[in-house]
Amino acid sequence: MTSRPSFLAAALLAWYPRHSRDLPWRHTRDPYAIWLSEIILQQTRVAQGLPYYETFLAAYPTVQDLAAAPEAEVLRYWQGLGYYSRARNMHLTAQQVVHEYGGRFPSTYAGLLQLRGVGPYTAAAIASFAFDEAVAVLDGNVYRVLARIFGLHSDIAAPSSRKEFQALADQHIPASTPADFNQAIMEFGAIQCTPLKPDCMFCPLQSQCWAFQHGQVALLPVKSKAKASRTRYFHYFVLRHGEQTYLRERREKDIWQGLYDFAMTETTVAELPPAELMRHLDALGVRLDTSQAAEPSSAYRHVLSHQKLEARFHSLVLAQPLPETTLRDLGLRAYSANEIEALPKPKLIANYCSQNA
DNA sequence: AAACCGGGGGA
DNA sequence: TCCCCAGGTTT
Repeated sequence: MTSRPSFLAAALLAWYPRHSRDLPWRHTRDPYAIWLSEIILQQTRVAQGLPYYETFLAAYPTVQDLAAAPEAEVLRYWQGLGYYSRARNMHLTAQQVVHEYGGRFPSTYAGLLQLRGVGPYTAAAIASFAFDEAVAVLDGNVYRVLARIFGLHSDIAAPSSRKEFQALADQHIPASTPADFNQAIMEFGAIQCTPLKPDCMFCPLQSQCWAFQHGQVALLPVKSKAKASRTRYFHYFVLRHGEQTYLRERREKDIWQGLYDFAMTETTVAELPPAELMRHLDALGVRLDTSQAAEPSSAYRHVLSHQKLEARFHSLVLAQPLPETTLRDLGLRAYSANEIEALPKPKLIANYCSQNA
């Protein structure tokens, strides 16, 4: 923060009112609504997060409503957004705010940073938008804008470069209008200074942009590539008896914690050898001599940022219910179709269910 | 510092 | 395909 006028702040604050999108969370100063929007928008495009924001605010108008909700219900509303720890942490934080903070969110950057799921970006966003604290947000947009304007070549994927960018942003945020500056620089990155094909021809900062002046716009920001993702092969057992289907909650330390799927086994190669299949069915207590087994489904491919999944579904109609020991050992429970619809499920499972209803 | 954690959309 | 998205937590 500086008392001298920043050319960057002046340009962005002039640009912002003429180009900004009309987004619902920009019409409120309610820290709860702002917090909700920021959690949803982490690593998520505005267009994808927008309907979820409306849904959550309608279902849970206050932090008390959210705190009182069952976790599975919160996860069900979150279904399809990904990074489900955001929803679990959000739920925990709502309960903490209600029970330990008297229902009021902390009003400072440092205070907000104590909340689960609230890191430097989100704390800065809430502190500035709801409480006018002059702390600069640093998100993917801001990294890109700063790297180009100032010609910073530090690897933005490296945690160590955060301090450099944060210092620069803090240096330019005006004490008088921190909220507008933060909104403006992110919006500028999202609309004008985009990752590909930025609109440099009509950019108000063209003459002061290091990258443009040096013909390096396409080279900045510098970002090291993530390592290649691995492929996992899931073999699901969709066990049915009468109108009931067996599912379980994923509790292990893996993807999709807190979501529901079917009994399954995993291999590192595409095929599940018939002997292995028989062994697993036997372990499940499935009597193949009396039950009907269909050929496994074709592969459902599902791509995560760090894993490629290939899933096949073995549909089995059981002549008798699964033994209690199997239910206990695997955490399985029988659900009706309506109950399954209400369970939070990974997109992959939701897709399968909608195609095989 | 590096790994882990989803899903969608644009080129 | 590859990249990026209003990042945070864990190891």
